[in-house]
Amino acid sequence: MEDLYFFEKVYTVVRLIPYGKVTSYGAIAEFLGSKGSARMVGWAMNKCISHSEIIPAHRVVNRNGLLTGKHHFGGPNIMQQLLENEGITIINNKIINFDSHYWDPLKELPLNH
DNA sequence: TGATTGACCAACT
DNA sequence: CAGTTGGCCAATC
Repeated sequence: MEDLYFFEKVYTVVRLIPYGKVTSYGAIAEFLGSKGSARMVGWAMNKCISHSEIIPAHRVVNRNGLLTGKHHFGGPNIMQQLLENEGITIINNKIINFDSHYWDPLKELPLNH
């Protein structure tokens, strides 16, 4: 982990998000510690498109459960369709029952000293 | 080597 | 209640 670039760390966390779960940019930034802010996570997601690897970036939304980055998926509704495909209901670009689908890496991810 | 840029967040006006 | 501002900090220009 220490040898990875910041965005590679972000990718690692995003890949750990379970199917049908979502998290927020701020949560990932907080999980990575003082080395990252929420903006860095979003910026890393932007780079993940060019990263050639498959990153479930659609499972990362902002703090309000709003699909702010949906427009960067190559289409205005690609992100929403991906999330709905995982059983998540979205209305007006916002995740319904966001609290039920929320997955906090700080809570759910095992901390290995 | 500065200056700019963000798929954010919270506080402020 | 909508728009603005400051802070966050790594990568890019």
